[in-house]
Amino acid sequence: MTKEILLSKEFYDRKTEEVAIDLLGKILVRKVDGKRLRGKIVEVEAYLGEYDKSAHAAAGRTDRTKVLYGPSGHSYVFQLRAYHCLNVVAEPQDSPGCVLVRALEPLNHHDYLKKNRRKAKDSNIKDLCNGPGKLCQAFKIDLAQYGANLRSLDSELYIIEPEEIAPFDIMVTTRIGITKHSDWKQRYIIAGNAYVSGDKKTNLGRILKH
DNA sequence: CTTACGATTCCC
DNA sequence: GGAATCGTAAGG
Repeated sequence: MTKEILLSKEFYDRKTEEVAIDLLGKILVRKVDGKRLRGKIVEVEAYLGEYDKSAHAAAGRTDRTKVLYGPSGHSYVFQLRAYHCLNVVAEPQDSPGCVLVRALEPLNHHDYLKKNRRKAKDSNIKDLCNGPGKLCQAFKIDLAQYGANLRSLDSELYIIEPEEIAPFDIMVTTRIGITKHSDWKQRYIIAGNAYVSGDKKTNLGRILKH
């Protein structure tokens, strides 16, 4: 197997928006059931500090949010209704920014991912991981992965550099499913990628860079 | 303890 | 457009 290259502490210690943008195209790896699932990150959202009223950090330090105040490069997993959502902790210690992973392009073990999804209706590979709850179900990510070190190959969950670097455009839009600061443009997607969530309307925005 | 509330998803 | 679903956090 090709060597797996982790992202540096310095990568995660930057401003949340910068980390969010640069996580696009990186590979999420999940070790489970003797397999090594891989998915390309194609859609993310930035959740800032306690002043971001739509962020969980707005509640301050609680049992649920404590990992946000810890070292960057770890996972913040929470449950939302019947689903789980995966976040990547950014910013230095005590600064609670994080990046919500909203969609993945599944790279291997498609049948296994399909089996993990409760709805057999999702026969299309494009619909397997195009949503924060969907990708956690497909990759078997739940509270057991709360606080996982994403900068360690020994973790059951970590992030690495892609083997091939394919250039892409980034589109910026408003965040999905929130009611506070709904005008803040902190959702970033790989422009034109078929595996992002949402429809044509929600995926209209400006191109950030070429 | 009780209640309100979602960073969702799927069905009608 | 509407229901299902359940842990969290705040208030009695």
